[in-house]
Amino acid sequence: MPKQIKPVPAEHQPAQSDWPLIRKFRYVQRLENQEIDALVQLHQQTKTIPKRKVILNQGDANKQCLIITDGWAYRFSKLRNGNRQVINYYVPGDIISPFALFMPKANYSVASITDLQVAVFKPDHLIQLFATHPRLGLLYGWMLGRNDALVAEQVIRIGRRSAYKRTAHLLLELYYRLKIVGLYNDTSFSTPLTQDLLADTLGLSIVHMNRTLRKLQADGMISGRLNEITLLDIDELMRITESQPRYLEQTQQISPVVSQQK
Amino acid sequence: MPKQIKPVPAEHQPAQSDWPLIRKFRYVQRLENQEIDALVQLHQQTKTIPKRKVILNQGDANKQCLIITDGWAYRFSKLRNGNRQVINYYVPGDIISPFALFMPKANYSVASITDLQVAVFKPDHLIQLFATHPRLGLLYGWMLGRNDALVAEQVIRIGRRSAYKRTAHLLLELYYRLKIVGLYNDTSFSTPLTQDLLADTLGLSIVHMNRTLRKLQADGMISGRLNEITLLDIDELMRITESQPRYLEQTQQISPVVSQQK
DNA sequence: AAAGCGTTATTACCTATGTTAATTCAGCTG
DNA sequence: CAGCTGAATTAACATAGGTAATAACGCTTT
Repeated sequence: MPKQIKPVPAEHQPAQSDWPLIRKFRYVQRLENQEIDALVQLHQQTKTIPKRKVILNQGDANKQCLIITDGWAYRFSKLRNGNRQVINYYVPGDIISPFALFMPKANYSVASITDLQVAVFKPDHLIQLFATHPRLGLLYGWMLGRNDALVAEQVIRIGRRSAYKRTAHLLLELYYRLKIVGLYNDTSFSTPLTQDLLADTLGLSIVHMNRTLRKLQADGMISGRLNEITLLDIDELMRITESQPRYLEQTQQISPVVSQQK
Repeated sequence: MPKQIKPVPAEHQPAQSDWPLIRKFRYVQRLENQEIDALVQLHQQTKTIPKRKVILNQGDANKQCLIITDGWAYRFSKLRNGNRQVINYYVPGDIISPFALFMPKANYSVASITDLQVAVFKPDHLIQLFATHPRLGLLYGWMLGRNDALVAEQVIRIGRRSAYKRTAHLLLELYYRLKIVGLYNDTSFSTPLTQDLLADTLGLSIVHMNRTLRKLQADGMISGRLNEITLLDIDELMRITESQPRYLEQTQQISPVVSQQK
């Protein structure tokens, strides 16, 4: 087991209902105890996956959903010439194969970066879950919408931003995502990323990735290595990248609509 | 798995059941008459939107869903320096704001390209629709999954492909998407795209966009203008871009799971 | 503590794509 | 059918970012 990322509130013990997915949902929505119980159910069956392992291949049957409870993974595509493009990362609280219930096959590959702690559930389980707890269906929909925004943001990043801004923008995003599930420490956070992987995420060569990180460092924007990086000037980073992490939050009322359900 | 038979008189075929959205769903799933009726309901209220108009602004309340029945639109983000990045296109059969039920605000802007014919429905309508016709809920989920794949594909395109391949790849994708809803003609199809818009989609300058299209033409890959373009060598285009349009189809059985619903 | 290996760093050189700016083309509209 | 106007095209030049090669770091393992 690699070093464990430390959960934020050191004082409160990881209760049984403290799974990162639940934390994420609670960040946007107050949950009833029954709902929390139902979500805890989803975490029934757990499993460990070693690092640097391909979990899912493009085209594989989508027969289970995995909730990451510890560790990082990424979704990617590999081209013939060996190039790899990372589509998105999965951090604790994220679900791998969220569309498994609807789509028979995986469209892209997924691999672990670190050793992974995951909860496994059958896609079918969702049908019954949503039938019993309609609000969880809506939250699931919210999660899908948020994922959509994350990928859309990735498009904008690599489509119309310079290497410098791409990098700054992604680092900010990761910071906020980890913050939401409690995996941060003031303005720093740890990642298992390498410059190589980052380069394949941002569509850059590894050499230029390195140049860019060095530049961010020289400009006093960041410090430390990727495994424990500190954002030195968040305001400036947000200004540079024109980002409000709005797409991560969307915190408003998701509930009202629900009342019609009965 | 025995699925419930709907005792619907055979002669009862919904009047106007040829909406592109329905065509798209039928492409992957056989639908019962009742389901088709329910989908036709969604098209009750229609509306026209003029071309080149911003329909939705980043941050606007997501208070309605629009099904495009005719015309094209696109989702985009505009950066401070004036750069625009197109995230995806909407063609007939696509839904604008598919996450409206789950997310209070639009994360990105949407604008019409052509005059638009749309059907408007309230997001809440979906709750009741899915409750009555669970399979439509699954189809909706399938649609979201497909959209996810489309955006993921866009990431790969602009992240790790040359201008030439990006362009070829996008043209192929559009061809297949239009084919599914019946808007094609042998190997040619018409689009309202300009080189300017394409450039902002593929993350290229307009000059290079032009160079690239000219090159594709010189290579005998395409002919005609964007408003009526012909793919001259689809096999070769697919080889070059390493694409199987798998992510557009995923045609297998979506129904089995449904039987547990009651 | 030396060996081994994945990762980071750095240098020198190269090219795909961007920028600016001007010209031509095509479809309207009056 | 002349005159607009948005779109496509082209040329000349500039640069962000890619490639190749090598070195240095920092771990884990023996």
